[in-house]
Amino acid sequence: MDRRALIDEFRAYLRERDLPVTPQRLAVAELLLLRDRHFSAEELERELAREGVKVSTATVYRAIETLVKSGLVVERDFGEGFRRYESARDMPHHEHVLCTSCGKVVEFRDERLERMAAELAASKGYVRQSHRLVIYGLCDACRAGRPGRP
Amino acid sequence: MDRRALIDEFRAYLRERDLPVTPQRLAVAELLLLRDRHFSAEELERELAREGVKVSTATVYRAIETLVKSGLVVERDFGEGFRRYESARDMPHHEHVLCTSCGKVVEFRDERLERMAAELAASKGYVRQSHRLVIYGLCDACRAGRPGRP
DNA sequence: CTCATTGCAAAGGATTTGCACTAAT
DNA sequence: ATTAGTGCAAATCCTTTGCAATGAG
Repeated sequence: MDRRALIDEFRAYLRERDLPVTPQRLAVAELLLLRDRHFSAEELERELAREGVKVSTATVYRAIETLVKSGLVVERDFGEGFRRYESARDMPHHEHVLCTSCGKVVEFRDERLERMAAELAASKGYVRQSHRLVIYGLCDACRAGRPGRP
Repeated sequence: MDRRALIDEFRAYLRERDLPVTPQRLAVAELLLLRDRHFSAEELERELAREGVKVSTATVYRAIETLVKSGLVVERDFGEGFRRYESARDMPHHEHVLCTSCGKVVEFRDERLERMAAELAASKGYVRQSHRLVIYGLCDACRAGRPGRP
């Protein structure tokens, strides 16, 4: 699927409910939907500033909120003290591995885990709604002594 | 192992480094070490107030910090927007199931998961340092319509 | 006595909100 | 024109910190 189509989906989402398609919203959407990264609000703002797009902090947060409501972006909390956001794409549910040195994130899906989570919850008297696994470790690059940013 | 012994361990920890054994520290330690709960700082403060123990917010946080440093208490972040603390006890590493309605937490250990986490990390080029699985769901009580606090 | 702790209030970091102003439709 | 979005600053929430007063050893 062409990534660009995601931007169109977002435009469609906005039009459907008569919400203005503003350059700020599109700028945030492009970063989140076209790049394979897990951005924090602050990273988004910094990246936009670097690209010469002027967007206030409040607007970044509001754009994120709209994107999350549209279902095109999902929120993540890796316990870093702030949240990250990534494209929802087509991948159903997946887990994350986070480098504790450079913050690089990779994702993967594991069917066994899906089943185990539901079973484990049930065995404790809970009905599973969702789950989240984050594996913390050191990535290749950081172990080799040439850390990069995520 | 007698739970009370944990309090003595904490006293010993403090004495060893010539730190004052204050009633505030002991009060926080008793809640964290003698009860099977995952307290937030705010819950600790509220519970202490209810028991008539007067402890300021700052002191609660500082007592927690000391307990974590002693190794007797561990910090948890379930992505709720605040942290929780629980006794480190003897249980090695374990996972959590959190009720999204009442906040009740139950824990369990699963060997398969321990192995899987290391393998999964390795397959992505990471060396696992730790991991964390939180399963979100509804507990028995909440499903039955009689929610309780954790 | 001496030094670390305590309480209070101010400071911080991430995120949200109120409001006058600007822009999309 | 309308109505929602935007920027800015103030406000929140959780947690930390500065500092004078207090208490443990």
